[in-house]
Amino acid sequence: MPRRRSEMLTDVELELMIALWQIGSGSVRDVMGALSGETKRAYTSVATIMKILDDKGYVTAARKERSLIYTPAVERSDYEGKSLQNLSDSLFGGTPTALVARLVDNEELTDEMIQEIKAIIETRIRKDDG
Amino acid sequence: MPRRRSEMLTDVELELMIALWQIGSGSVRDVMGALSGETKRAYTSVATIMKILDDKGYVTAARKERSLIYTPAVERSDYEGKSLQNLSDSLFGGTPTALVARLVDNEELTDEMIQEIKAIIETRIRKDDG
DNA sequence: CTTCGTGTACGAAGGAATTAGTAATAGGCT
DNA sequence: AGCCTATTACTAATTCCTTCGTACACGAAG
Repeated sequence: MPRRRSEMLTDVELELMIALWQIGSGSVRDVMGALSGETKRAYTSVATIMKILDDKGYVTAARKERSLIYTPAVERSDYEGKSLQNLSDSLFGGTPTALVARLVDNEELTDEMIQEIKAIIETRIRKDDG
Repeated sequence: MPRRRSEMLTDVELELMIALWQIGSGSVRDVMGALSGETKRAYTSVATIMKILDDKGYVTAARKERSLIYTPAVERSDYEGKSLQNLSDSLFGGTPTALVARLVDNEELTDEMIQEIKAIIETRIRKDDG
């Protein structure tokens, strides 16, 4: 039996989407130029992935002169939320609290980070009240 | 050029690992029995994935009479942390605070959940002080 | 001892992922 | 017109993922 394409982005797809989100929109060459440092990929490799992203509905392509200009069809914040939802569902029983519990369980977190996280929560609570 | 196997679990692999973590350890048949409801998979499919999990180092196999008894070689909490790290690195610039910010930005979260999350943070802060 | 059941091992099938070369197309320049 | 360049489209190669069937081993039961 086959296997259907995941609605989530693969690692490479995500990398290109991040580059595209950063520049707003652009050609294959623009996206390639916006890739973060260490990654080396042939022009045609990037073009292939951009086409796949188009097929998956993550970007739209519009012709401008000779080139295709790609534009995100999904906002980064939406995808971030979707990723969290996905992780929460698959590994934390769908409860964000379990996810946060594991997150703050991490020994690597500094006191400042914890305080920052606390501040974020409190801001949200105040927003709800107001 | 090829593509190297990810150190993260695929969806199906994760599903079986969750079943195994739940029962502690068991045979292919035991794991298959511990799968959550709707998933139907042939015995040999489960056996194949268990073997892959063995290859990847996520489980160990010990022969008991005729069967192989699989036991997790990675604790669930460790994998949960690793998954969060992975998501944080790939999509949130490696900063857990950005991740939490997006999480609590979700409109679906109830007030109780937010309060619960706040309580988790505060418990962690008290633990640091003590 | 032959048959049956249970289990592992092997491998095939088919789509996805990743990489990248090559062909085709079209504009610009001389 | 003919050539250079840039870009997209197509295709190939390779590995992974997922599914599961078939072959083989071996103990138990008749």
